Amino acid sequence: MPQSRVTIRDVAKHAGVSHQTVSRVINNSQHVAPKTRKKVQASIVELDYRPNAIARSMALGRTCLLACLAPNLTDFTFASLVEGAEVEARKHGYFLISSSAPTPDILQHLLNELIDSRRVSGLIVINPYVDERYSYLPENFPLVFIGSHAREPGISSVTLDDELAGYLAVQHLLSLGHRDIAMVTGVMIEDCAQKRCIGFEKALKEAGITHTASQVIQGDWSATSGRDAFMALTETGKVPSAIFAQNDRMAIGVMQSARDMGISVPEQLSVIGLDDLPLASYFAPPLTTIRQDIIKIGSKAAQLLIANIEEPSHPTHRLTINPELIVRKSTAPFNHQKEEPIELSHNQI
Amino acid sequence: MPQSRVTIRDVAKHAGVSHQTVSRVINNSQHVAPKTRKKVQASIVELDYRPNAIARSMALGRTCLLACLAPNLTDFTFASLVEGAEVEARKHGYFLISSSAPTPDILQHLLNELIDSRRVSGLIVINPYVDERYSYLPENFPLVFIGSHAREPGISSVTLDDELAGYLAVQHLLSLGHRDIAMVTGVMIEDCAQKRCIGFEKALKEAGITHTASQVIQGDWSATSGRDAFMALTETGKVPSAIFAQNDRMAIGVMQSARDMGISVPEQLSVIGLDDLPLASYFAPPLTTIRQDIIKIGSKAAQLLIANIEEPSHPTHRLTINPELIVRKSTAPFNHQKEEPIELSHNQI
DNA sequence: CCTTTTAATGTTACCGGTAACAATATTGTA
DNA sequence: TACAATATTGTTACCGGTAACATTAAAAGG
Repeated sequence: MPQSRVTIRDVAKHAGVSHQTVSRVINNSQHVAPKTRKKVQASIVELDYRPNAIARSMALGRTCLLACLAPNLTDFTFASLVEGAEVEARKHGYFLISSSAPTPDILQHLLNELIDSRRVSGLIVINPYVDERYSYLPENFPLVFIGSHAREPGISSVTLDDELAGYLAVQHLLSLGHRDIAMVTGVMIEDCAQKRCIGFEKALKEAGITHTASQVIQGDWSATSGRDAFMALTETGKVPSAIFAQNDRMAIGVMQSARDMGISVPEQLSVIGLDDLPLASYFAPPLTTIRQDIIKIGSKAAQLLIANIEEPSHPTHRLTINPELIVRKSTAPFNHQKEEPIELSHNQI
Repeated sequence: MPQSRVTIRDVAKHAGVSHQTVSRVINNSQHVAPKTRKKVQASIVELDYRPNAIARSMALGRTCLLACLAPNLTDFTFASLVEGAEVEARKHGYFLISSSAPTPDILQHLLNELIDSRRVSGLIVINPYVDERYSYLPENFPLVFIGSHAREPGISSVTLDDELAGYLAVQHLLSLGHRDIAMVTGVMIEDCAQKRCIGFEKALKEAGITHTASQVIQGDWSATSGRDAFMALTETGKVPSAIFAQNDRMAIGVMQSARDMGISVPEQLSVIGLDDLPLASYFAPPLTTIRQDIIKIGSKAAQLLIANIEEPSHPTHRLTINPELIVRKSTAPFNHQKEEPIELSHNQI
């Protein structure tokens, strides 16, 4: 029944007014007599009229559509950013297209497609600089970055305070008496990985610890890379007493690898991650981690974007969201008696 | 620079042809002389012209936009469905709006908003019948369900073969010698939970086992509910030798709860889940589970939807995707002396 | 070589809204 | 009461494409 092909002119005819008057009623214009308004509203209800959003976009030149581009949509962090942005967008009457851009080519293509075709009126890009993801950035187009701050002027951005996050993680380990602390990093071309390293180093430096490069191993955010990193670490012969993994997935990989080698967490090895995945407390042992409020980051990004769309002179912002330490069971005070080298040659599982 | 406000008429003027000829070139119409085409294409490049998608939608009455409504966008299953649908959609030149509809009110509102405003030309609804989510369903509007088959005629749907999934899970436990098998269900108003129960019962029945109602405990898909379910089970005094949890999260909750009670998995208790979360192999022990190809489900849904949009007479389909057993370490042969951990005989591996 | 057919291009209207301005009705003031 | 000021409503054009039809140019046939 409501196969609503009713247009504004049908309503006008039905109410005995001009289509423009109907438009005024829809848009709550002041210049409509109360009597007329009632009449038109009655017709709208009777005919079950709904304004056509496309026609509206066309006339106004605004689409009330945003897009969010992420490397993928399934990683918990990306999915949460999208959800945060989506919920916020809807509060303001916008919808959100989400699109996965796993490669620079695809990202570039999507940027062109979405912007040049004027399909969306604003864009959120997650992890914008990975792989030099694009060569061409539109000018004067509302754009917000998540995950790293814009090098270009005029682009707002929202990130976790990654430096602080790294700092807090290491500080927690230091406070437990650990001195021999290793780190598994994310992909180092990403700003957030670099910032987390800076925080790591800053905390160690403040504690008067000079760490050697061998204690920093590069991962790729995956649990597998956490496993590999820990195995590489043990092959060097000197196993640290604590490890900061730059995300939870890698931390979990480290824990599994340690378990396989018969190294017990946290008695012999403290592990701290970053993210606070929903299941973080269900691993064995429950994972100590640095929590980031991902929903908030996505939501703030959408806010900034919409402000920029609706008021182009809106000043650009670079927000950082504060991390929070969540202590569970994968970290423990440094145990001096275990200072003897750990026997690794046999699988003790 | 490419602040592309160039229209089809600008290109026409520049090339010395009518705007309609430009339109023909854009749309690869046959009726354009090669010489003219070249000329127009040159103008398009020179002026950096890009067709306005909104105007196109307006003229054609098609938007090349789909929407996918899910209870949330962060759960791995939902996020993967969205990604599957999104990637498929883009292959066909469509974009995908994803929106979270946690409550029936919001879902109803979104349905109205998206459909009546003709913003999207098709809709995917995930878990459509939860909470009697809506009262009003549009007629003749391209719609595809994921998670349960449509009761209404003319609506295509894609689901996991949930009955088979439940059956396979139980069959695996039976094949290991377990006879005392409990189940933790999802939210029972959801079709998939009901179907999984049917598979569970069918497998038991075929094995000649009559299970008592106490062995089935209702959860809500969350890890916490898995914990609670297992504690409830132990309070009854008779702990089963194996548990089928209708999703991985609950299985993980069960495993943690068992560990807390000193019941070892899989020696004293076998646990099998369903989904195959990306981190399933990183729990302790790595989780045996029934895998569903979620990306494929999302992708198929988008395929069906687009087919239905582009050819309204397209027949409706009800696809079921096959589950797959993934054996890891959380299930083991039934051990008749529960006291001692099972000794893996060499000939068995 | 002229007519017929077909290919190529142009003209006009339309999709369903909104904006700008014009026209009319109402109110207030001299 | 007349006239200006203001409130209300209507008319027309426009956003940027596409569709249908008209027109013109080129190719084919007698």
